[in-house]
Amino acid sequence: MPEGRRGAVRSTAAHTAVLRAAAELVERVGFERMTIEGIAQAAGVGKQTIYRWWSSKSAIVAEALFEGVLFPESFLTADTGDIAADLTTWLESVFRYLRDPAHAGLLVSLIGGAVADAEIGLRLTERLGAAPSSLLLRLEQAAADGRLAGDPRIVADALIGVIVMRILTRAPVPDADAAALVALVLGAGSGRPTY
Amino acid sequence: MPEGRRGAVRSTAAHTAVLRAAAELVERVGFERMTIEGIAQAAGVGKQTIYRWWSSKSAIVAEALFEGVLFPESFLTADTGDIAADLTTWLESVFRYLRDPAHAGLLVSLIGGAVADAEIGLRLTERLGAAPSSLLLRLEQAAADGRLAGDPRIVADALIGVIVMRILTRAPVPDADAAALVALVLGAGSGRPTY
Amino acid sequence: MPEGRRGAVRSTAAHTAVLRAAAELVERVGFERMTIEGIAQAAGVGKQTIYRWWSSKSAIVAEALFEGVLFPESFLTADTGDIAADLTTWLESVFRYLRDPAHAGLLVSLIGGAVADAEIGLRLTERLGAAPSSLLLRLEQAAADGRLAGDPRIVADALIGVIVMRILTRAPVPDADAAALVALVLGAGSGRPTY
Amino acid sequence: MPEGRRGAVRSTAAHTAVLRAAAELVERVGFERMTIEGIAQAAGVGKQTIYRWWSSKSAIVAEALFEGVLFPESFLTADTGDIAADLTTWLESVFRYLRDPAHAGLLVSLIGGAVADAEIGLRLTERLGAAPSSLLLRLEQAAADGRLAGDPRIVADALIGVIVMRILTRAPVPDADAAALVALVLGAGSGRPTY
DNA sequence: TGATAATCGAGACGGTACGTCCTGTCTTTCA
DNA sequence: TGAAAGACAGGACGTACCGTCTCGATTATCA
Repeated sequence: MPEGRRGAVRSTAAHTAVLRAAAELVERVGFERMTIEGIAQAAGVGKQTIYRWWSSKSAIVAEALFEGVLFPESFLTADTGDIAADLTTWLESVFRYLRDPAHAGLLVSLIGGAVADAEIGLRLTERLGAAPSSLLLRLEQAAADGRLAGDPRIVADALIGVIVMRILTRAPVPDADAAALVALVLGAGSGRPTY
Repeated sequence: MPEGRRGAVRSTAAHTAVLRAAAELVERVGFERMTIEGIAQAAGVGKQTIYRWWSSKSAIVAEALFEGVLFPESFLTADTGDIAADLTTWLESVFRYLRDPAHAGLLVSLIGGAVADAEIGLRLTERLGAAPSSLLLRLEQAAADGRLAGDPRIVADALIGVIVMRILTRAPVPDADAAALVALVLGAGSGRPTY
Repeated sequence: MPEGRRGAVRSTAAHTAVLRAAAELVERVGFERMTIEGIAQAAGVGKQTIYRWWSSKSAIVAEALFEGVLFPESFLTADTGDIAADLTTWLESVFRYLRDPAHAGLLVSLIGGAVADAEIGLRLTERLGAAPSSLLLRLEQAAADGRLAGDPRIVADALIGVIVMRILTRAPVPDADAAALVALVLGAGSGRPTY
Repeated sequence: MPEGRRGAVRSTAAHTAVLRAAAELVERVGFERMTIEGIAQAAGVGKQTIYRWWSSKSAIVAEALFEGVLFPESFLTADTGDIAADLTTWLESVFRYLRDPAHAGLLVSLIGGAVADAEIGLRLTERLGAAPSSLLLRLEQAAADGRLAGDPRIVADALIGVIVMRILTRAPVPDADAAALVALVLGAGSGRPTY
């Protein structure tokens, strides 16, 4: 028998309604313009119910990200054995996604969330590199196999970092940059053209 | 005689007082917690004076960054001819700066500003890569000389991107990562061991 | 030249709109159910404008009473020289007013206001005894002329006190009680039969 | 053992705990600042238990008054046969009680309760005139004996009314006013000085 | 040299959202 | 199975800022 707790239990309906409403609002109006009051109203929930379970709107967004309610895209591709090809395919699909201004706006917004709450940054990184951290896992596997010259963690930061920089500065993300970036971080040994 | 303009002229005292107060407040309370009203009060200036000359608090911060009133650090090092050594020295000094939690907090805050206003992102990038865009210039010079295998713009994004990722996720910035990152983006062709 | 004051001046439009809205709301929903937010909305005014000038909703009601915006009835009658007759006429008109349940409700409500703020009690007493305290003045005049046996202040309290008791206990106020009460407080010496 | 009933039985302990907690809270924070939640917590009782038995906080206070849990003072004096002396003694003891600001505050608060619920007014009147309505009984007895010139109900209202007025307006209650008021309402026939 | 026009500090204005508190109802667990 | 504990939707509280506006005073130009 678990801990002797009395009283009503957390309402899952309210819980998911809040996450869903938050996700919908981040996409529609952005992280900074979204309000707790707006979430409560959209979710049909009392404000106190939100404050009871989350400490801030960033905490809600972090959980929505983690639960895949918000930003449920998966950019991960199959493992073909060719790490360079796989990373390029992945980057290209991320770039393609970002070319939609609405998507770019959502990600700018989520970086704003990451400023307020580091966990949002982690969750966002996971989402970009595909859920549970597979980008890093694949890179570590490649490093273990000798197919990767650099530290997997730094390579991952460089890849995601370029994406984030392009998001933050609203810079274009041409497909050509995907292959070029992969070539850069995989090093000459991986057979990249010098172009 | 040009445009016939009558009346009092813009007060430079008020102008610089606002920039100074904004800089002080970003450092003390952070971008998001800083308010226009707070800036006005700290600067001893009417709110209307601020709204007359700036459109938002991000515009004030962008100008403060541009004018060097806020975040006046310079990380640029002399050009020794060894691009790898120079980049490593630069990265190490940025990393050293970030190890102070107050500095890291300031930069997190400024990324928050970049979310609100892309220009803050540009100004911040310039500050990190040293004023007027010298990081990019140096990389372009190196590319022109054949000392750089990748696209200078992508290399710059990767370098700054890693810094931004570490700031956003509040991850540690060990000195060793500086050399490793430089080796990564310069590639084996630059004559550095990949450690 | 008066005190050197800078900045915009208090808006009389907002001021009177608040008093009017408060008066309307006390009558419609009662003192306790009336909210500051409701007043602000009905007056088309920001909440802060209310809090800037009044410390509580009772302060607003007290001022509305004082200014005659709320409860502007005047029960005072002409001075015929016959204090007993005048007081009886006055009491009868107050009783007649109270027989309307809406009026009785308003007065119960205002007594609730008096509980929160003694000034409301004073203003209310003035209103009941007719503006500027004429009940007391008439009684003092009568006492000076030897037409009143008791302390005018106590006589006034007894008269108003009976009214307040009937309001508080929602007891009926038959016209006959008016003459009886006047006879009681004026005493046999005033030439009226004690019925 | 009576009827074979299982489970917990209606708790009288909870009942009295609620009344006691309510009494304690009215005295400590006042009627309007006291909350149902606060009573429940102070009584160690669930909120639902309160709502099951009482319809509002005024109902609780009314019952606490009726049961003598709250405001258990007794101002009644012995019947010496001299109605004027007895009433004066009684009024003086009420006035003495009111001179303690804490007591005056409690009574202001209870008048606030009477505004919310007329029954509180009745119970309060009874308490002031001593438990079960003895003030009125004594006056009726005096009237029957020809010792009272006025309608006993009006006399009672005038006596209590003056007390209530002094409470509501926070006016002083000098001992001298006791005799004067009694003289006023008993009329010249009772041998009062004309002063 | 006065009228005109723009600036300045100050601060009131209508609003929106904050985070807290309480209401009255409903739900779960314990004794 | 009654009562505690406590979650729920709702709504008002008093505060903090927003961006606009108005005020009286202070410059600067133009006629």
